[in-house]
Amino acid sequence: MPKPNPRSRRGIDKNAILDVAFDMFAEGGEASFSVRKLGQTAGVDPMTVLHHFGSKNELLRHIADRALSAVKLPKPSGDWQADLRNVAHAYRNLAHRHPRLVHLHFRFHATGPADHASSEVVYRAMRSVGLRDADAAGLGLAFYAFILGFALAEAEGLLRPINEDDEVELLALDPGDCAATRALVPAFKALDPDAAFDAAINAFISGVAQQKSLPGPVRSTRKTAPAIRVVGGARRART
Amino acid sequence: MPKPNPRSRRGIDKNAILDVAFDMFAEGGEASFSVRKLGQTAGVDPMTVLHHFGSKNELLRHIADRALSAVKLPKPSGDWQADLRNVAHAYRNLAHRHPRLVHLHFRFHATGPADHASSEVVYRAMRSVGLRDADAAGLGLAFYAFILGFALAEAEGLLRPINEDDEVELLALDPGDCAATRALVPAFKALDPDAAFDAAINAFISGVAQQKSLPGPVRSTRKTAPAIRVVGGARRART
DNA sequence: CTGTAATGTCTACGGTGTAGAACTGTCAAG
DNA sequence: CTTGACAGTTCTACACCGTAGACATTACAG
Repeated sequence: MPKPNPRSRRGIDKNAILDVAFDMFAEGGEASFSVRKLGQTAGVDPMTVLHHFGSKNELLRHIADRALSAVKLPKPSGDWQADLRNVAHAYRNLAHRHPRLVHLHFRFHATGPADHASSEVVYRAMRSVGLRDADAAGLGLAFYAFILGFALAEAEGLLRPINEDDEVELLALDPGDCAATRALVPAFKALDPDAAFDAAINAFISGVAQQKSLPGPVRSTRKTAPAIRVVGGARRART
Repeated sequence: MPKPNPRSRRGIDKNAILDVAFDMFAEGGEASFSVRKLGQTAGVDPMTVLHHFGSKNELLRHIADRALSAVKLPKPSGDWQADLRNVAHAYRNLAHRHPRLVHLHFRFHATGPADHASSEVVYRAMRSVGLRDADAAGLGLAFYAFILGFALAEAEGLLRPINEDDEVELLALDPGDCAATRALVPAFKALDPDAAFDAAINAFISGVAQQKSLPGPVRSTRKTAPAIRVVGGARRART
């Protein structure tokens, strides 16, 4: 084995640095994270950090990996709907434990299906519904996008119950144009994110269950927008 | 009216600066965006930019606002499912036009329902299904979270068809443990993001349609994680 | 002991956001 | 016209950032 002892020749432990980095990022988020501060609180020269991790970006990738490796995806059971629910809750619990890391998961674990080899459960679930392969793949990936999106929106505050100020702002809307919005104000005040998540996941899953009964490819007729292409980005360095 | 002419005393147009800023951000993304570069290409001192917009963060908010104001949400029709689909496509088209802005939408337009006063259509749709108000509010917000999540994941590359390298990587997985993943490799190669989006939105919507038939509050029995609380963040400065 | 390669440190460079002082032009009041 | 007052604009400076490149130190193979 190449690395029996993580502690290196000169006594500096790469894992210890990563620990500190993880805590620092989880605590203060990306804004207050810097290689220099990390070096300071870890008692290490900033350049030592970069020597071990290559670049700040790669360090962030390691942080995201560490968080992600903590989520234990369930083994496929007989009940594909329960499987999907478990996966969803596993990721959302991760986001709840470390809200500031959700951005990183989007950045580093959305680079392609190769990173989702761990999501066999999801794909197996989709296939067991009886979908055509194209739909199974698309819905499986969309499932991940939805979960991550919910988690990120939640971390950004979208599902926080509104406060007094928001309430008066909403109630000041035109009763004619915004009747539904105004009617939901009490619901917004008492919003339960857990219930919203459960309801949304349930809706998606039961919608998928219905999907199988659709006979052919049900493509919408709208003109499709050009595929998103972003060249640069912070993709994972492949090997 | 306080601002008949946007051009200021000394001939510098705030809107013109915002135009350049928007283009610069839409082109190069957050990484290559800086107040100094903006000043340079706009022919203006960087501090002038900050004088007009207060801070870089507020400038970014204006950029996001400009993009968002370009999406025309449809008026409520009789068909709530079509309404939801139209909203979804409106936002995704926006994301396709300006992929690098999706991050900003998450940051600045997920601060609370007050920013979603424009989403009367969605709330009206949810209520017309016959859901209880709590579910209508939660599912409405979740709908937005899902759309944004899909758009962001798409912008980050999650729905890009896999290439040769990814293919061999996936096919190298254990056929026993990852049968479904391997079976879907051809589907991943030919992935159609438009179809995936349509299928996912359709699933969600038809799931919502089914939700009304559920009698009582269907809460899962899992222990609920503590609510996400992130203190700092880049929320919108409330007046 | 003598390379040699890995590990850690130092310095320096070009970049960032923005606070605070200084300058400049415009307009209303005297 | 003169004189403030003041908003708009610019300059300077500060503290911070990521990291390239040279250097110092160490551990081990030969």
